[in-house]
Amino acid sequence: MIDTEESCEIKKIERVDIGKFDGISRFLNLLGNRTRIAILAAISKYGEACACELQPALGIPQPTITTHLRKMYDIGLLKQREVWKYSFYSISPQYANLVDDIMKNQESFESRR
Amino acid sequence: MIDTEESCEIKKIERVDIGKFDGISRFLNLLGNRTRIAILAAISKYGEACACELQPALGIPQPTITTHLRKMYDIGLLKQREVWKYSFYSISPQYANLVDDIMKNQESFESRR
DNA sequence: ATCTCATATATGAATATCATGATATGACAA
DNA sequence: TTGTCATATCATGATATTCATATATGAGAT
Repeated sequence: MIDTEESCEIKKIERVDIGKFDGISRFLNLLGNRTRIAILAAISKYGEACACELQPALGIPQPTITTHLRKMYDIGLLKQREVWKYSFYSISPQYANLVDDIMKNQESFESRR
Repeated sequence: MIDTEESCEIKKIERVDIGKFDGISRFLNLLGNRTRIAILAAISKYGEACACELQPALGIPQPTITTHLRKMYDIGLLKQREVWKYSFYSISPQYANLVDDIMKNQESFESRR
């Protein structure tokens, strides 16, 4: 018997195209990293932040922070504003509510550490 | 010079404990998988679903589906209801709104395929 | 031109995740 | 007890991700 053969006859769930969830899952996957969430928390709290101030706050190397910022920028989650030698990142308006909600609910997940 | 030395003096972002974002990021990370989002989409649409009906709908092997269901159940995202030889999974009430929002916004991400 | 400083990129090792075939479990029917 | 069927777990190879070190870029000051 081959995979495609249907088994139970409970209910007919119509064909689902997994591929169409590629975009949103890549976006959500980006949010599923504690370092990136921590960066987002700081940016959310202060409105914007540059890598050089995130570096001592998070206690991780600058390239690590820059790489995470870049990924979030690439997918449209962050905006970038360059001033003098600094590059400030802020949350894109379209995702501000989402990030707010996440930060609000963050504490309810702390017990799972 | 050591990593811990502070560099720029733009603004003092207070120390961030990355570890406290462990729980929420693991939760979001679970959502960041296209197969799991597809499963959630089907469950969300039909209210509940068992593995044997998801299998032909998604066109992937049963162990793959069961494994994803189990992960989402383990973290509390899904509820389980066993009837006869079937095991029906549904979205936990506390996350129903979140999943709804994701499904509503799903199409805006389709272009990123 | 050289130094400084913030940022960005390259590379790679360790780790995590994914999907699958094989196998196990467990309830029920014959 | 044997067969069936839905579900669950295991083992594994392939792939992806993470984070660090080393290095590069580029603007501004000296």
